[in-house]
Amino acid sequence: MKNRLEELRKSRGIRQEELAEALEVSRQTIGSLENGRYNPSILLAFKIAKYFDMSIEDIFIYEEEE
Amino acid sequence: MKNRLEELRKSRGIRQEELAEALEVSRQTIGSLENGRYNPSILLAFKIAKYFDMSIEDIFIYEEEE
DNA sequence: CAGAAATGTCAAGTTTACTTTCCATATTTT
DNA sequence: AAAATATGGAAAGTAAACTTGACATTTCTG
Repeated sequence: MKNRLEELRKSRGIRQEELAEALEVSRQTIGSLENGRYNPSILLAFKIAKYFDMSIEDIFIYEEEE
Repeated sequence: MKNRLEELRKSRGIRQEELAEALEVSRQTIGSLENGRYNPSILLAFKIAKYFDMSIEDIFIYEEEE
């Protein structure tokens, strides 16, 4: 699964740490998601979508065979 | 988080086991999701949405404070 | 009603998401 | 260039998602 987190975060001009605080997760979690080390839980995906006022599907790109 | 899995599955007239096979998870996983014992991973949520041809947001209902 | 099929649910084990801590590298600011 | 800020990423631990296996209960069917 790919995602547009880094792009969206930068377009808002905020740091990883600020986004982390807003979402109530650690800065490392944001970094790990941006760099594809793992996928978010569905709850975190919902929080992220809400934060950016977008749908989960618009932020996270599902790719078959995972 | 609530979900409409049981309702959607029954509307298609299929058993938990059949849905489990289609999604490549165990029958217990389907049962656990239907009965709210835990939430799906985001990958499973995407698979479920694709299976029912709906959006994740239409199947899983996010509720704050989780 | 009897047997079969479907579902509920627990226990124990594995995997993955996430945390905290720590340090290295890059980028910005003075 | 030096100091401060931002990001990358590893290691070790915890929590939650998922597995297999087993058995009990409910629902369907003959």
